[in-house]
Amino acid sequence: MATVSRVLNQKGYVHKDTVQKVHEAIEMLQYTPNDIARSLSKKSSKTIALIVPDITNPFFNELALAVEKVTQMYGYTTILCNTNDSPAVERQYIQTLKQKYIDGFIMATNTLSSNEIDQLQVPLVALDRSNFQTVPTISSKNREGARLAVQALLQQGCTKIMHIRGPKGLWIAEERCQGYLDLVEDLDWFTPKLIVNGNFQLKEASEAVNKIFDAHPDIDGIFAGNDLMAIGALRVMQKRGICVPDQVQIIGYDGIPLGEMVYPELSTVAQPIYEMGMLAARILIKKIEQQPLEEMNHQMDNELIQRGTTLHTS
Amino acid sequence: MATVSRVLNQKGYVHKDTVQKVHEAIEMLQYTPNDIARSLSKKSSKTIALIVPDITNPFFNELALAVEKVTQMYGYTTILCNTNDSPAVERQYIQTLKQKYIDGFIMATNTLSSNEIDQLQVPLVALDRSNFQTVPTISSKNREGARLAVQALLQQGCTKIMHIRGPKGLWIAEERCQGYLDLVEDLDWFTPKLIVNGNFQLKEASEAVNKIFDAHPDIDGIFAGNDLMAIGALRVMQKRGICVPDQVQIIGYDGIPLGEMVYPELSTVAQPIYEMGMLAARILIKKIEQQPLEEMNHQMDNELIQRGTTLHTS
DNA sequence: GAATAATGTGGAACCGGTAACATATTTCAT
DNA sequence: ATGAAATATGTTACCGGTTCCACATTATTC
Repeated sequence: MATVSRVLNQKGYVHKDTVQKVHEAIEMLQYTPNDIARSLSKKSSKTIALIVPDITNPFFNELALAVEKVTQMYGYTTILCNTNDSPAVERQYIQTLKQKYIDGFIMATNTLSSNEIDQLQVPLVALDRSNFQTVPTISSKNREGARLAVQALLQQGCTKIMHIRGPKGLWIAEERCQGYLDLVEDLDWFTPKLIVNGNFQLKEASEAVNKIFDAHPDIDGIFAGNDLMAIGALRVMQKRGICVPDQVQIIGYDGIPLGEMVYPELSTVAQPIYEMGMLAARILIKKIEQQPLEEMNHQMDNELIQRGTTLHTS
Repeated sequence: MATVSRVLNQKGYVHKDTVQKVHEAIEMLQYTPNDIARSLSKKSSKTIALIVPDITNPFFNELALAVEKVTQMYGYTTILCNTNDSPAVERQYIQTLKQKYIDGFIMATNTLSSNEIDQLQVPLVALDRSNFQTVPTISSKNREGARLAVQALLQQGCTKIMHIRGPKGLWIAEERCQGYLDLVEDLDWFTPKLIVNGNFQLKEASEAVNKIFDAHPDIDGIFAGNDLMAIGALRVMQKRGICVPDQVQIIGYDGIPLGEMVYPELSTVAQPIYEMGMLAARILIKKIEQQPLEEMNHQMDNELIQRGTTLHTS
């Protein structure tokens, strides 16, 4: 028994004839090790959890794909948990998973307080959190990315640009909004009324845009805090018979594949989603395996991709 | 120890003062039971797996949401596995999860042979499989659904309707194609060339549609085997400057939320995705808990939803 | 060639629960 | 009052691995 364990884990001294015999026996008996028993004695399940706020947002799909890929390579299983933006559900997941000896979490949500997260006592990586000293974080350069978008709109002739921002209190939403403000706050047409609230989902954004267009029909540029809301804005334009990009130019944020499925295709500030996911997974595994991290707060570069909602396509 | 177990599982005789004391102790010591140890001795993990071929397809997102909801209600955890249409990955998942005492599978994929599935020796429910005698299945009435779509196109004046079918060998793709054929095979404009192959994804469908439109520019109706491909077709029309629905009408199949995000909104044969997911989960749990099933092959009704790609909206 | 080190293998405790069994106490019918 | 049944609780084996320890065997050193 002990010898078999040694063979399977390639640990300790085993004679190579014995190794051979063990493998033959495994073959003969169709033996497969029992992961649960292993987890119990090792106090580790070789499993990590990716916690996302909204599984229907393609951003998190792509993230999941990337995380999955890396973890699988290192022999870990990933489990995907969807919280629907509910802190209660999130706590429930964490609780349940800790009872299953989960090895670590990647938190793509931003609902739990930093304090609460600090107290978890499990290896953890956070996405889109502002600088944490205790927990590794990954995000794109939100403020800079927002500036890229707004600058492009200005250069391409927009004279009144609105912003659909993400939820109040969410760090990335604040940052992107700040980036917008950096460039437009001092322009004479600017008024805080040009900033409307969204919840990163399509529907609410559409409603907000509809409302503001009644008051400001001369808006000719829209910068949305994410792609889903940008698509919501595009929909509103199309329903109103306003031509995009001739009368209004739109830029989103994220770079999800969905942006290429609408027509005209969505211009966007593309985050390196896949890389962010892979990086998160690698860092988490490093942390789990107690290797030193060289850096705590990773800031990724964005790329402005101009497509049909800002440029005329042939 | 045994008494604590009895209290927590509400099983066997325990004096109620003792129950009280145990609860107090649990509170005091912040005790949480260890699920891994429990799994080991019970040979069950209270976990089921949902296996999907493509996590980026919103159809499977919605399905996952539904499954998750039901399983959670019954005290099970769901883990979502994305196979990317690879049978090897699927086998790998099944193997790994069986080693973790997974209680059951919901297979929304259709890549493994019936034979292979029969031999799994784990409770299992299959989606979109044709009648299995040994395994409960759930699907919508694909052939009938396809007929709904094609009939609507005919009634609304289409005189040459193409079909973008799903992958060869996939049961649902065959059925939907048959439904199309049922109505058009005997019409004088029909030719098998009007059926093109797609893989249920947007890109390949776009290319196929582009090609066929060069040969048959007089097509005025498109029935796609799923919504993603229908959106691909819509994109092609828009790029070619063909007006939808004036010159070409399009109907998809699935009823994913994405259909309402494009403009014009996509007409579709809507499957009751959420209900299908809930049903699958309920049946699986019944099977796991060894309750009798009243029915093996569930056929759900579809609803034709006409939106902007077939109707003029105000 | 004896002392020492390196290699190889089996026994047994342990991970943290569950459940069968044994034992002790109470309840109740006769 | 007595025995059977019901209630209550502690003891112990077990789930299937990992790992420490003891012991045996072989290789190396002086």
